[in-house]
Amino acid sequence: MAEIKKTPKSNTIIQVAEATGLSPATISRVLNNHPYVKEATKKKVLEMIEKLGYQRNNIASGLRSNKTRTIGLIVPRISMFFHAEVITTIQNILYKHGYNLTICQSGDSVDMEKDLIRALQSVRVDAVIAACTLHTTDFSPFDQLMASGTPLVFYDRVPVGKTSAMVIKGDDIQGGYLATSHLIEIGCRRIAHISGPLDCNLYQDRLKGFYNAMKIADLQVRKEWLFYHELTKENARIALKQIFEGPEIPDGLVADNDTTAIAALKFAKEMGLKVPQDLKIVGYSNDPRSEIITPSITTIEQYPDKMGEKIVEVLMARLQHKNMNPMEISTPTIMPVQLIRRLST
Amino acid sequence: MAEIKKTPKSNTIIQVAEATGLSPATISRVLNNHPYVKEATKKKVLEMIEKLGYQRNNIASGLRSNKTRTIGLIVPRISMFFHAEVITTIQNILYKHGYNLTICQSGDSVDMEKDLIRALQSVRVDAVIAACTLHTTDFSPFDQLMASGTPLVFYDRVPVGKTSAMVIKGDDIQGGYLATSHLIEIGCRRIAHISGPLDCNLYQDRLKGFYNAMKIADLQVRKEWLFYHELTKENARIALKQIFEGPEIPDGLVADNDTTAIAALKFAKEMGLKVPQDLKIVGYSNDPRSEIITPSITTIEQYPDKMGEKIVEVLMARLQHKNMNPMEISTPTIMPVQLIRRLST
DNA sequence: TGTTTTTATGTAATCGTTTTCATTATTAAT
DNA sequence: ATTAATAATGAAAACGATTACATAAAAACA
Repeated sequence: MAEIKKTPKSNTIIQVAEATGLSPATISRVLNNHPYVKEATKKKVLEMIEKLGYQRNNIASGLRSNKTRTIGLIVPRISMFFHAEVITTIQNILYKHGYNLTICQSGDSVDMEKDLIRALQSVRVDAVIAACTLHTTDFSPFDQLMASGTPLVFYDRVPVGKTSAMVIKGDDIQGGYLATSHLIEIGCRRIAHISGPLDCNLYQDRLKGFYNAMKIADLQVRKEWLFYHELTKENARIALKQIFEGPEIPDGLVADNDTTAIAALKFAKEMGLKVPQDLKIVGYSNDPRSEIITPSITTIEQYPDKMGEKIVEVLMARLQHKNMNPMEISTPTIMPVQLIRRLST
Repeated sequence: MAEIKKTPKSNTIIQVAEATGLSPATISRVLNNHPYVKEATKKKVLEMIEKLGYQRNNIASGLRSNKTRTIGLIVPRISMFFHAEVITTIQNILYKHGYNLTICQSGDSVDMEKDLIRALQSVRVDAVIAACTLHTTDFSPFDQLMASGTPLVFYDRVPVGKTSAMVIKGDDIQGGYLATSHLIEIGCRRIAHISGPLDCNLYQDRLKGFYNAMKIADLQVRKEWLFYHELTKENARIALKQIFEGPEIPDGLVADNDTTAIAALKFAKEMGLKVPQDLKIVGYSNDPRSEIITPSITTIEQYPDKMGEKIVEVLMARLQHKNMNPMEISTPTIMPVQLIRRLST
């Protein structure tokens, strides 16, 4: 005689229909505020919905309407300050538009990224927003996603070639240029540069900016002071060791992220070098750590919130005007950056 | 005569059925590796799936089976280091179990939190993992979620009273105790404490630990050196100003998070106080910033990855053994913490 | 007032799976 | 060899919404 625990059945549109004496269709119309519903019945239905505590089943809705009102986002890591900020902004704005966001981390693994694309496709998200891994060179999984009709917007780390996806990126050429020319302006002549892997557009562009600034100042770029590994603490130390074992040492360092800049600061301290007197350092991204460290680090601000806003803006436009040709190559949107001068320079 | 762009129709189980000459039921069985499928047909089906590039429609699947293989997570902010780490661990492990994770941020807003619960309920997640806002005292939205049959696990910021949800939290009493007794051991006698709002279990517990340590050392707790506001930089400054305007000044400070500890460090510098000589500071959470600041800050490590592992472990157990009475009050799991001594003490 | 148009509602098909039930093929048991 | 049990498949009914189509009511027009 044991009581059988049934999973509590949540009520459906049909319960609401019966309770109001209307048809399910009308309930659905109210839910989607279809124009052809009398104000009075609309009110009646809404009241009953409230009373019954009815909650629309988005799964059923999604199956029929082919709209899940969910956007998928793929990002290397949410723990990166820049991405955390972008995501938060995106999520807040999307929320106002009635969209949910499913956040996924690729952990900078190409395979994981591929899996995540499939997973998002499988849950039929209405669109995907992605910042690629450092090593994504094969974009065919993304292409396939688009081919299946899912709008796609890349940001920050974007494909290098042409793509029919929407693209929003920071002005990394300008960023690299600002960082480098700043060092030159304040007197540096022997500038090292720790860049990231050149598979990634970010580092290609920042490097371009670096070269531009060096060229304008008529300074020679020393290949032995150029590094292209993933920008971790550990790799930074390896690079720095190599630099400082050489016959000459630099008086300025352009680091392509703040983690590297911080590692460089620590390394300089250990070497007995004074920053900024003996070595001037500039980082990238304006990570909160760059501000609190001693000396605080000059860096490039990327305005993640502005980027988040732009991403949603572009995406919503695309989602609302289905008419625009999805295969059209649109020009990337480039967001401004700014140098934040601090005590490391 | 304009070519009409149809949304590319992704193929279904039926296409696969037709292509193999089998019934949809069998395809479904293969997909869910049901035992009663001949090895040969299984192989045939899988090959055809590969060939057609078929992808299961999880929406349809979810509707019928009432299982979405998606877990919802609600967290105050992903930008908090501790949470970012926990989330990443959870996501990675869940992924291995074949689950997706939908991450939502409440931004520490009770209303937003309520909305998010509804939203997750509406997309029929299989379970919810939540770290509450600082001000969540009404847990009825969560109760309702559970009543609808959704397993719920709280972590870190958990309900203070009894709950039928699963609960996993750090040993905050011990954490508060460790921080305080450490200061006492190294000679502090006049200890201030910047706590968070006591609505939140975390700060209640850490405060308890603080009191315990003070009592054991027979030290008097000065109410005028106790603060209970949200632990922001700004609030920290206000509290510190108040403390240092008083007739006496402390020689030790227990801060309930690292943001506050960092603000205190800065404040002390501005006041011309040497840390640790004049003032010893201990923080909480082992935020990366606490390590790189000068002097580095002693703090409490919470092992976010271990907590993430535990959360998934408990959740999976619950998800697999549906039989256990969901209304049973289970005892909270308490995860160990450790003091990391650095240069601020 | 009668006809047309517009508004408001209902009926039933549909979305793509899963799953119960029925049926057939295969193996084991007598 | 016959029966009983088990394995493998298919047919068709769900799941809970949306929506094309049909119809009824109301408003606009003649």
